Amino acid sequence: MATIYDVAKIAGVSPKTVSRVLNGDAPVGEKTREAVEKAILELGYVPSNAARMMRSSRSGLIGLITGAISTTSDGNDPKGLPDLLIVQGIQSVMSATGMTLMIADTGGSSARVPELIRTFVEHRAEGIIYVADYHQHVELPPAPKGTPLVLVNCYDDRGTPSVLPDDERGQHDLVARLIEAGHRRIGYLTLPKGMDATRLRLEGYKRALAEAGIEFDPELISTGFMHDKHRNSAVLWDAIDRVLSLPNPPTVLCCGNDEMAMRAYGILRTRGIRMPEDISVAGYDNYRVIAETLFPPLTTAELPYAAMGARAADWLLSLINDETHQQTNPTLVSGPVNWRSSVTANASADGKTIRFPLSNGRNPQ
Amino acid sequence: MATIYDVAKIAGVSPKTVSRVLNGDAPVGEKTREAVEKAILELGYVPSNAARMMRSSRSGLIGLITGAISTTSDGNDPKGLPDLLIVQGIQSVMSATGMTLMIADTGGSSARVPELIRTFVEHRAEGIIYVADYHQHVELPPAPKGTPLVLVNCYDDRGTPSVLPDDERGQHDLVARLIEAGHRRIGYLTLPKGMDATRLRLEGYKRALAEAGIEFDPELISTGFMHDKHRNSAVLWDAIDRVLSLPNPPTVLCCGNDEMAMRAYGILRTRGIRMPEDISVAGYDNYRVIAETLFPPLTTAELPYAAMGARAADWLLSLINDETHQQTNPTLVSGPVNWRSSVTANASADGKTIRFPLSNGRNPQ
DNA sequence: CGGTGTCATGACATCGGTGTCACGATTCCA
DNA sequence: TGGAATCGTGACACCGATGTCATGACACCG
Repeated sequence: MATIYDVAKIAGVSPKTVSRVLNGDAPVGEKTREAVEKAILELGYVPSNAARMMRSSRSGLIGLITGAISTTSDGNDPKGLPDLLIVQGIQSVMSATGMTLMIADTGGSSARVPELIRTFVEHRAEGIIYVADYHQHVELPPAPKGTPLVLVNCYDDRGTPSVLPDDERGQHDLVARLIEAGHRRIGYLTLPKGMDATRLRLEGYKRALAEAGIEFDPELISTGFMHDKHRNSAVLWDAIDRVLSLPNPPTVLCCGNDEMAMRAYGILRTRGIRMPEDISVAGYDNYRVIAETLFPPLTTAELPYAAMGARAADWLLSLINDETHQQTNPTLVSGPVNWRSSVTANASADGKTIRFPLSNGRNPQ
Repeated sequence: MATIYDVAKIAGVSPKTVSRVLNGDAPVGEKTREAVEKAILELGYVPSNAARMMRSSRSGLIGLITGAISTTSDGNDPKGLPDLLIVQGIQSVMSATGMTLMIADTGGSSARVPELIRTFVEHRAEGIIYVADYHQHVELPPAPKGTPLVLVNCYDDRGTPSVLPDDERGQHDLVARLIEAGHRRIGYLTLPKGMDATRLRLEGYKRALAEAGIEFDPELISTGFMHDKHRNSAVLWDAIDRVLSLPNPPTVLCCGNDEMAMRAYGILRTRGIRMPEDISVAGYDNYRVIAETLFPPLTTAELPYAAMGARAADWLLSLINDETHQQTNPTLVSGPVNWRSSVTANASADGKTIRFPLSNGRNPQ
């Protein structure tokens, strides 16, 4: 591969002058510049980043660690693919600043993280971003001092900069919209207990009720999702059965995520219940392949993954450039409610109670 | 950041000896080794890849160009996220060989590709992989000579190494299984005309029929997908309506992909048609979030994305190491049929024709 | 006991750029 | 018109590793 010396020789100038043409850091004569540019084209010369980096000690690299790519393979993960939107958000900010993103995947095992961090440090990455596949607490190996680190979709106990979705507000806003649309009895099929998202969203749900002066009824809450994939179907069936059997059943079912809402569609339909005429359904995530493709399209709170990624990237860049860009930690990012036709615009405003036909078979499969 | 000289000074040896400890390329005395290792730990020394690379001219980097991450944002893409499984397949092979993957995203515009290739060349990537978001023809800028290139999910006219899904065989195998299960009238709602996948799969469909001695009936074929997202719903509704209105309607509907199948579920249900009792449905892709979550779970041909990625990575590595690893070009990768309960195991073996109840409203929304 | 080979180690050059400094040639302004 | 500032350029050292070669200390063999 051609070097700057080859170019210099052909153009009849010194290597340093070629460097100046490349970087424009000092004036160069018109004719000299042309000769150099011609030589560069002729040789197909591309400067070596490694050599440049040694001298200037700026690598232009950002390391990104994620399990997002690989966690999809065995599907034991409650969210699945959409967290890749975080990567997209990061990417768009980074490429605008000319930084290059090195993406490393944990392959599903967090044990590989130290090794990946080491690789990044070997490449002298100027900053590292760690993306978790769902909102959670993490404990990363001691930060490589000197290299700023930002966590996305997760947080630790050391006060590492962290960007999180505002689950409380997201659920609150969604429920508030449902109340606005006339719903008073709002069923909530939650994600597994113990997840941060579950707790926060339930708080948001309660706050929205409280603000509207509606009393919280624990009967309307049920866990609709298990980590054990194969039991999900039965768990959700049972959860739906329970809330619909209430003497005063809900007029809308909030599901913990869009995937669960998709399952709920199937279950409700096999029971002959129409949406949204008999009951409204709402999701969470705005997982577009699902939310927009389901019939009827799904009303859902958006998990602002792309925005979270962009925020994290901005934050990291300001840390690298040592700007005292004040950020609260963690930084909460909220998203809009996407209103679609799975929720009636004006539900049982008259307060009449709908009785659901219940089928006999417990498990439709 | 500490250098090899700092380590050498502390350990009381020459830098070269430290290098030997790091690389184990020459014998080092026991006590010397210990002293060096202690110094390395003490300083938290990590060797600089850039410096190492300059001497050895082996970067250990592989460049990966994809639109997979960003094309999801505006959703104008027929496949969506699953092509990320290709990245996962590549990743798993690469990390096993100690290569580091640099992933760059086109941000949806192929105009950025030359720029990204340049970045990889600057980093002296030892090979480049280009991943397309769906099976298609591409025309990349002239290959950076000296750097091997492998295309995945796409091909060009220059005979660049290319790994493609075997769409013909996938659809053939699926249809053959349907025939085996007793189906004779097989409706096929295709992806948009003009796509390679559409043409190849139709060939596979015909071949399976021919092998079973079933006559091809063009009435059973209809385009069910538009690139224009907002018209998809109507197009599919109409396509389904057409085939179901045939005097001798199909007993199973093959959909061009799983997303279309998901739409079909909604449409069929609003018309009061049960699956799989009244009609069976099959998809393509094995997009697991959809195929496994739908009720009933969807029978679908697998698009072997992860395997394609792995094959491409293997091929690239053999090109880099200059092995004369003979490969046919393009390399076709096929995947299994995933049999789930959306298809009846033994359909209308008696040959009786089912009449479908047709609703009046054209568009359910 | 001298010659040869192996072991353990260091001195030094080198990879391909860029930072620093120096220097001649212009241009500018008092 | 002379001194200062600016322009255009090159010589040289340096970034942090590793390849090459040299060297001294032993061990081994005939």
